[in-house]
Amino acid sequence: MSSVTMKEVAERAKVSVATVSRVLNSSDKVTSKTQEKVLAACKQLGYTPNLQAKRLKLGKTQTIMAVMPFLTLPSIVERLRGVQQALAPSEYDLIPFSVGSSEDRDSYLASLANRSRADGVLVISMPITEKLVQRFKSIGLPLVLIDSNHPDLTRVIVNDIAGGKMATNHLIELGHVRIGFISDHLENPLHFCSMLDRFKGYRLALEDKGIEFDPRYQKQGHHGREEARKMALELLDLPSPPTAIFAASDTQAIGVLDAARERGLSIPGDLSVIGYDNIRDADYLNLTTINQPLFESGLEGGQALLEIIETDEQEPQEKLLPVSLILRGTTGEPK
Amino acid sequence: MSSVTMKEVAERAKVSVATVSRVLNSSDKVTSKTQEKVLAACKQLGYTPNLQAKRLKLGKTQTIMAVMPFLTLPSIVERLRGVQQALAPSEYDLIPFSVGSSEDRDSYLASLANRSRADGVLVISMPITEKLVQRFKSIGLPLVLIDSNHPDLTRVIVNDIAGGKMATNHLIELGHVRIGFISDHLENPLHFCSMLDRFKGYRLALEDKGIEFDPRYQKQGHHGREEARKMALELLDLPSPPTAIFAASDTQAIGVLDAARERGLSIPGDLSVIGYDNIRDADYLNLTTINQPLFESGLEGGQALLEIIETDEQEPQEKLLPVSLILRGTTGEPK
DNA sequence: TACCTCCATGTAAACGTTTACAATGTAATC
DNA sequence: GATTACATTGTAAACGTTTACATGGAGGTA
Repeated sequence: MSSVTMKEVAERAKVSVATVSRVLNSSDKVTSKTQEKVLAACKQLGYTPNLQAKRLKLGKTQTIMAVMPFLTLPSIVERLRGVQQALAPSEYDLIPFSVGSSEDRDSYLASLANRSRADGVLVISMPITEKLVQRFKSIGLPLVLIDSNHPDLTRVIVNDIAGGKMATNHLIELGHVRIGFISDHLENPLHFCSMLDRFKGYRLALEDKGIEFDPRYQKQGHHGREEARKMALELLDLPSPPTAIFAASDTQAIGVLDAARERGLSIPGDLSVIGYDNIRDADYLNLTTINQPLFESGLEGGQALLEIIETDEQEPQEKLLPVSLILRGTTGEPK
Repeated sequence: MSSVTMKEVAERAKVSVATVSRVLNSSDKVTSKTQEKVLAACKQLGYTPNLQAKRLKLGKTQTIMAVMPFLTLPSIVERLRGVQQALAPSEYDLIPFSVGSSEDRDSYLASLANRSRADGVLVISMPITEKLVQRFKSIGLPLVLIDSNHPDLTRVIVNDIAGGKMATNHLIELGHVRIGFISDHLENPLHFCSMLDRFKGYRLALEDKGIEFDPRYQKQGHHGREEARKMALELLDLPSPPTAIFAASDTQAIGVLDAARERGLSIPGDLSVIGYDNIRDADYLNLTTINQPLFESGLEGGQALLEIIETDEQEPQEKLLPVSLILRGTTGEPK
């Protein structure tokens, strides 16, 4: 109930409110004697500054908004944790907002484009319309993308081409030549070009090793375990089926494993499978996969945003994070 | 950059700021003609009210803090989603804060016990010290617990006794008589009595069916898959081993499955296993388990908090959510 | 002692709202 | 047409800070 103000502290310490404010903001223009008095009074009264007043006066919200898809995906949660970590030492509050549809996203982002809501905005694993980018630019509200891409904005992304290449190279080095590729639709306006980049990496790796790309070995469809299972079955039922499959996401890799079980294939004896993302379940399933630095992406994105806010930096930066191969039990030499 | 204020809107609409404020807060004391003028001016100037000023004036933060353990646990994330859903239609911002240690928790909660940070606080799946409860009470800051218990606070909990009973009954109905029970230490000050309640439910179910409780069939130890595996081995190596094991958490149930595999037992032929929580992996592993309404717990907790804030309700309420049996493949009739 | 300098502190005006109260205008009653 | 009553609008004071500017006093120099 009790909300003790600066005025009361000032009275108690027999100084003016200005002095109290100066002490609390560690302005140096204050005697150590009065400083002590003030601090003592604060402690006695249990004073805590009113944030709303401070924010109003300073014209800052000390708040950062993070917009992301539903919190159901473990990868999103992990990135969010990184953001939290980045913001923890700062005085900024983090308000995450998960949107369901792209309309939600746009209307919410539009409502954010207003200086009194946030000092900066993070967009995680979501595309953003050109119109909104311009809107943010025009009001000068800092915007940083994590796992999303836009040339005019500071962004933290992963080198998916390198990742796709890494996965494919791993299979080639094991001795595979007939290597299948399964992914979402490559031209998905909602998920950028990460899938496409992984496919590019796959193509590049094949090319480097002089293996001709065979379009019959490539399948794309809706995201999901079940869809992936069907695509994998099509590949496995080819006259000359692949001996290894690179699934562009772990969820899809799990579908591939389902298909292999269905056809009675042993893993990795009859079929090698590699995924992408290193989700939680990949560990239980012993799935070889490509790891993205999820936590770090959040961390770097958060830090970048803080820096932009504090230094008024304008030049957009691209932070490219490395991927790594997580070697587990679903890949091996072909029979 | 441009931050248009009420004053500018007032000038544009040729009215006073008070009138603008009245229009925007849908106070009825205003002519429809002036209302139109004001709304037109707002639209033209792209006015959005300054939240900090509003909050300062109203003495409200329009913010709710949620304190929870690390966001690594999927169950916590799910509850958080429920909270978000509850708060979405309101004008309250949700700031989640995940704490690592119990010192973190206490110091953070203490820093929250200050009217200018939040209008209400949610504590999810964490114990809270008596001292802090009193602190919140004394400053009149609403506090609601989700998956935690305290007689003086409004709380959303699950009927773990019923859950334990349900799991045990399921096994009994299948024909099992020698039913093992594996759990964390039952007297854990960090996790309340949920484990203990599940045990109570187990005892009650046995009693109801006239089966004598055999203490040799009950094991408790540190939480974790590995620990559970060891406890299960001890049970399985008894002269007259149980034909079914109820593990008080899915993680522990997975350890039981490990032990069964190690002893070459078929599931559910030689051993039935039932878990608790219905974690994500339970689906993959085809584990029969008890489901907790995680999302709903967040939803109900959020709604309860909003109601307390808005109606100044003082009487603590206990909301007991039902559990349900998720029938999968690890339980069956004994041989 | 008189003067200047400099530093610590106090005074008061903002920040953008909301709202009690005052003032104005309009319609109704006599 | 004067008076009243009421509905609408305006005026101005808050809310709790920060900070530019004013003030005052101590110490140094001549």
